[in-house]
Amino acid sequence: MTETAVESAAAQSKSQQAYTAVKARIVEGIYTPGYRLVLAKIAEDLGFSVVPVREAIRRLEAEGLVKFERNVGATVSGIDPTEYLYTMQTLSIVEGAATALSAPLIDSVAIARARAVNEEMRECLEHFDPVRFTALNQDFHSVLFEHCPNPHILDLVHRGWNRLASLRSSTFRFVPGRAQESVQEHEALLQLIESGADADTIEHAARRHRAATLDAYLATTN
Amino acid sequence: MTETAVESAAAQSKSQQAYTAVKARIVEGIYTPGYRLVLAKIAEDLGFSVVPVREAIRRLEAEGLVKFERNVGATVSGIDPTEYLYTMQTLSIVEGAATALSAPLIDSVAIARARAVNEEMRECLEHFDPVRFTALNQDFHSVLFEHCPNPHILDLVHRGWNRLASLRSSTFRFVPGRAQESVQEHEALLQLIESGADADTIEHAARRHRAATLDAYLATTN
DNA sequence: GAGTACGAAATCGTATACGATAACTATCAC
DNA sequence: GTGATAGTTATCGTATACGATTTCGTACTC
Repeated sequence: MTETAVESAAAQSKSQQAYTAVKARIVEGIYTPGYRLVLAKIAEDLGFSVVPVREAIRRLEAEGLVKFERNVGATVSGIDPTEYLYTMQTLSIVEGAATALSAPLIDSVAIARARAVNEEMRECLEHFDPVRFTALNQDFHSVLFEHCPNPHILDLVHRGWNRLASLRSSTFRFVPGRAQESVQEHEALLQLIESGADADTIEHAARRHRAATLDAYLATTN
Repeated sequence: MTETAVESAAAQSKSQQAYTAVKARIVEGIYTPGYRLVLAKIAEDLGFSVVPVREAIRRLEAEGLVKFERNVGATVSGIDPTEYLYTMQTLSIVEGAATALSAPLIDSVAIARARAVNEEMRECLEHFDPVRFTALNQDFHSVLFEHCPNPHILDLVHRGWNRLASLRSSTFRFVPGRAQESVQEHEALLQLIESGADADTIEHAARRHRAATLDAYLATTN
């Protein structure tokens, strides 16, 4: 009653807390791909019992962040090139759609903010800061998607981002040449939106933007 | 040991069984939108305890089939026109992508099968059998998606279908005029695929096919 | 008569406990 | 020395139990 901080923490169920905690550890790379998630151990670490942890793990499984085998246990999803392709291809499609749907609702203030983020990204390239670059890249698109009229599609975008984060792909597959292009494509995309280009054009540009990164990856492996 | 039937049933975890059972009841319309899913009651019905049931419900929540409120409980997701719009719009996008990706891999045998299904759909129109029409409609697209090279996208399509099924929308919003068009669009789509049309053209057609149904619905409400 | 406050019932959330399954290890036979 | 097998350990899967929260009904007050 008196402790508001505790109150707000207690307002969340433990399964929710466990979900958030484990997800954060995966996305931040504390739990790396292949890491064995032992229910009892996580429960002990977090200070509560296995049931809520188990529930959290199943939710993460549904999002594709972990793999769960009956009577064996859960492991953080690994870097499977095929999975990477599937995820990037899907992201290309949903990001394209999200951008096209959002475009008419983006005002000049948002454009300016996005441009500022993109400028920061350019600076990251000079100082070679791939981690921050990746974070800013999400910020850039988040600004564009701020008023996305379809939350389902936005949710799919976020799921894709989480998967990529768990794959830890963006950082160590970071290709400076591609990053440079990416910044330029962002600016081109902003200009398309400003000029009030039609939905198809914007969708195609946004889609290509993601697909080009996939192509760059495929080029390095073949 | 001796009872293979029991054995195969036991091979599935109870949480999996609960998931399948409850999902089926929702999709089949036994549990209608707004239906209150009381954990203890479902557990008793199925003959096992609440923990696996709870897990199943959370999975269904992740798929959008049920709504789960802390300390209140779960209810089957209702027919919210806004949700319908979101789902149809998203389906339009992912079905479009799935069709375009699958098109190059569809052989003449599959085309013939799809055509046969479509012919059955036409017959359903004459006998006015909306339920079977809806089922066949899924069959038609399933044939096209049989060799879809991206399972993630296919999964999104199936999730959308499940949501629609739980919304029980397709049957009672069944508009004969639109259904007629739908059959024609199927044939047009098949011809596009046969002729080896480019991916963009096919994607656009498939997307419009779903979007037109949404438009027809919106027209009836405005 | 309407609104509020209190209490009881229903239901959820989580801990603990135990049985079931799979992985590992050590031993034995060849 | 290598392979198979039995026993042990670790971990999962689920049941049961109890505390926490919400909801509903009832009584009381204004």
